[in-house]
Amino acid sequence: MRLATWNVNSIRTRIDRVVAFLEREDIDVLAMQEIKCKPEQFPRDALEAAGYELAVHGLDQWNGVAIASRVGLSHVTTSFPGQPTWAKSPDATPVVEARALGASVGAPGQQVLLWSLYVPNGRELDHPHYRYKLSWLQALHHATQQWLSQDPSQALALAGDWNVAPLDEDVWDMEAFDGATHVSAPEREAFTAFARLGLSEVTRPHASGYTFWDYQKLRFPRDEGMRIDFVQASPALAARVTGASIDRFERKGKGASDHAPVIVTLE
DNA sequence: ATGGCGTTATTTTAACGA
Repeated sequence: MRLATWNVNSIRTRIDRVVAFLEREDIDVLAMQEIKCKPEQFPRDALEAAGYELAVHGLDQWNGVAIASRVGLSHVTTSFPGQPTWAKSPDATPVVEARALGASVGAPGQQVLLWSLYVPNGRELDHPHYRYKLSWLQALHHATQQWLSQDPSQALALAGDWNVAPLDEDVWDMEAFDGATHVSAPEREAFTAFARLGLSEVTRPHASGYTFWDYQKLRFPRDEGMRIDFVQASPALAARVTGASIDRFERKGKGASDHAPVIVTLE
């Protein structure tokens, strides 16, 4: 099974590139983030014509996550238990944003419980959004602990845009990130905490390089990027991983997302 | 020193992104 995760930065703008990517790379399951639309606005036809079933979760033009699968799609879950809320302003009603979508994918006997995750950005270290980001990761950690305690042998994948660069080598220049989000110790701790639940990040052993390059300042031509898109897998799933890659090609040319797809091959 | 790009919406500016 070939599984990928990709922050597409608007599915309506990116649909042609997404379909071409799925066919070119022979992808069975794709977890998407930042679809930036509601389910009724999602361009389903092109993906369904290519043979994929869809699960879509979007509330408005912000965030939004989806899963496309041509190897089965069931047990779709919107948001994880205990997922924190966010209020756009102090007097706004807090909402559970469209940042998490779970589903069971894969043929019977080799099913994977896949989560497509879009971790909050954090904005600035002293911004409420940063505290939201840390609570969000902590709540995901707690939910994961619960899932694994129910069935330690399950094949679980937490795939998506984690908005954390876990290692210094995951950004092009640590000095440029002095005092910035994505590299702070609490964020890195929140990311690595999943290892203590037995999960492992399954792309780094097979693939190197960045997964995001800002549109501005010639960041991509200069290869000044960040590695923030990851797949954390339970022991049962990690044991099935035979390879992984970052599709840097997909960041090239006109109409690219600012993120590249990350691909994992499973037995 | 600043902003530089791209996307969205009850668009003609603002919010968001990392």
